[in-house]
Amino acid sequence: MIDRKQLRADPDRFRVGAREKGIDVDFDTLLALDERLRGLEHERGELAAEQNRLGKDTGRQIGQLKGRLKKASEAERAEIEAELRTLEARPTALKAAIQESDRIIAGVEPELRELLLKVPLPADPDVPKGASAEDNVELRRWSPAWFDPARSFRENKGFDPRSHVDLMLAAGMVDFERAVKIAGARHYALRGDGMRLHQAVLRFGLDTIVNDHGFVPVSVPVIVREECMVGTGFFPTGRDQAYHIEESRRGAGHDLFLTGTGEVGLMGLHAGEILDAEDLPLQYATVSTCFRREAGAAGKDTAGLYRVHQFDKVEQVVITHADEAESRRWHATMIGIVEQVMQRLELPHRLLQCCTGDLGPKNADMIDVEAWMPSRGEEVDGVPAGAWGESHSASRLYDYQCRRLNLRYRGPDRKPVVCHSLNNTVIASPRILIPIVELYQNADGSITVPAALRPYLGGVERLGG
RNA sequence: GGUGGGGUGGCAGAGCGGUUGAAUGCGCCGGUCUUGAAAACCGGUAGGCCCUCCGGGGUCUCGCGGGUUCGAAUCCCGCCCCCACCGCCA
Repeated sequence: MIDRKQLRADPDRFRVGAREKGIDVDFDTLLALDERLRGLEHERGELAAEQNRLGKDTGRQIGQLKGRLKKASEAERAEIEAELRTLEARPTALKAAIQESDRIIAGVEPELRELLLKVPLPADPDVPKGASAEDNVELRRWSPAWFDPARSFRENKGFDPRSHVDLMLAAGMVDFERAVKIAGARHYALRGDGMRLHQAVLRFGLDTIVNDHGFVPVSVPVIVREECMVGTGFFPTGRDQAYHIEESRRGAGHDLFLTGTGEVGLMGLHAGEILDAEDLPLQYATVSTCFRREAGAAGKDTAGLYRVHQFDKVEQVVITHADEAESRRWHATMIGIVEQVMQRLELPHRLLQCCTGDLGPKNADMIDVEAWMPSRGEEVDGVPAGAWGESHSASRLYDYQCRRLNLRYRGPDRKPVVCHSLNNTVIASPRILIPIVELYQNADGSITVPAALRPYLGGVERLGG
């Protein structure tokens, strides 16, 4: 959520920011509501101030008069009652006015809040302008000596590639049909070496982030309350991407949602807290199952393990002081960690600076990592040319997320300050199995295990074949 | 699923109709003492919003919502959440 004060001070910055992200927000209504609410709250404050004053002045008198009334004779009674009526007239009228004021405010407030939650964080000035992923800017690429994506697969390895679907089916590493029988399209069942490789990759990711980079491993709920989804910025915009468990229909107090990333749980951990400045930065990592409805992706990437409803991901988040330079340093650090992970797996990859149109509401800046996936891309003479496919995403959010989560720390003057947050994929599987299996495949259909993963597979060097 | 208990400031924990935004303790900040530190003592210390001549001022908040009352942390109603025990259970 953005800061209302900042919005008032410079509405154009937010108008432009939303436009550049391609997000439509009714700023005219929002600004009008903001002003209206401030006026209403001011009036309400004036009324309450008078009420409090009266409470101190005449309140005691009324109390005393009522005491006297009980013991009063008939003659005194009428006089006291008249006096009481006079004294009570103003407070009674005030109360009615305050109730009316509250009623109006109760109508305006949710309307304002709803609009405010939709305002995206403007992209940073150094983020390239653009409408979609097409306009993302490549920053750099890396590939191991044994595979150059600029050349064909055959030129690199001496034979044409098989897709991960072919290879893994042949090696008994995955079963799509039976998984679809159980759960429908976009589901899969990893088995045998497929499951072992999946677990190896996740453990490799978690160990790297925890052992090499000092992140604290945490397990978090993947089934959360709505406020957690709103707080982390996935709602309201991404509401249709989350699985919704309607427990309220069974008499429970609230519904639950399945999280699409461990970020939700990790960030939710400290919601509503005021942390000590010395405790920052908080560096957390989790491995969690992620659930995504993939609404609107009908027909896209239907085959294989690329786009599925359920997967596992090692995710890292950092919660820092409200300092742009510090945020940016952490962003660079996290990106470096991903590059290290990809290099240790020896997977060709490139870094993309996402443009404004590809950012999503909560990010000021986002770097995607794409891995080379031989089975993707156009076919040339019946052989896929290969293409880059997204494997990671590192986001910098300033205080957008923490403001929604009400996550703060005590600043130098002891006043609470909203924290900054960042998040990044360490590794997501089975998607990452696509480049691993396809790039490490051998002519006989076997798959060489990347050296970095061998310790996690009991030293085995080859799978399938 | 059943029964009982409870939600108060950073934490612990009083208050149960008026001057209590809230005792007390711990923690934290500042000061005195000390060569320094500790101890002791003194003072300060919630958050949001609005206004400000930047000294401060107003208001809201004791789980949430509604009610009673001139006045509610305190009484009433509804809701949410947490805890304990029993049952079931990976």
